Amino acid sequence: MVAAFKALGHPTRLAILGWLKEPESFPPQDRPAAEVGVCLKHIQARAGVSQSTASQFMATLQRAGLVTCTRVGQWSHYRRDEDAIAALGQKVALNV
Amino acid sequence: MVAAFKALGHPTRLAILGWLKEPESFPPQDRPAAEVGVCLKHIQARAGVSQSTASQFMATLQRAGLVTCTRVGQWSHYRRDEDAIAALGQKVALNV
DNA sequence: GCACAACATCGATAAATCCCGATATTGCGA
DNA sequence: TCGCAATATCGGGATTTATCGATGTTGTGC
Repeated sequence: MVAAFKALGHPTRLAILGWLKEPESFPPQDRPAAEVGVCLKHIQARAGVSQSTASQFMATLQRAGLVTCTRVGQWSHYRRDEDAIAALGQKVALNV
Repeated sequence: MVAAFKALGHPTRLAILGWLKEPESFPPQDRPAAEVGVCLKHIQARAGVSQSTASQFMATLQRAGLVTCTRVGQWSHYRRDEDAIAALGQKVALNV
């Protein structure tokens, strides 16, 4: 739980999680984003950070359980874990 | 919002917020904790940190809007801001 | 006014985080 | 197999956070 809050306690990571609510707003890709998630390259481009930073941001969000990663060929696609996010919201409202 | 997550992204601060759900579980004080909040000294004692660290923890939680402070005489009492916490939970579940 | 108690703030050091470029890894196509 | 493209990981310098003791501030009681 602390890990999730740490992950959200960064403006860019918080923004990324918000962007992922509209996967279609990213440029098109081989496999549709609504299906497998958004390709790291597109996230990196929108965030305006280096490739390694983008990769680490997503790894942090993933370790926090807020996103999942689907690897297709050479692409890593990231998607919100809506269940985990909703559960976290519940915890904040009820158990924190 | 980022500030709130940063504040929660620390195990001790997160624990304190949880403790404040049961103000009665703290030692008795002049003014009842259920009314004005828990005295800083009691929070400090339970957290096992120095006085200055406890003070800064509560200041961080206060700046994040998660607790309110009621000063009575020489005592600072801290209380959860239930509305703000519930609103944050809503945001996590819906808007993040 | 004085001494003391509770709390806030300051100053400093140790630890963690941020963010990058460089390098390693893996998959794809020629 | 070779080279390239996408991603992950490594190593490090800059910045931020954590935490303390020391000091400042304010209220209380004598």
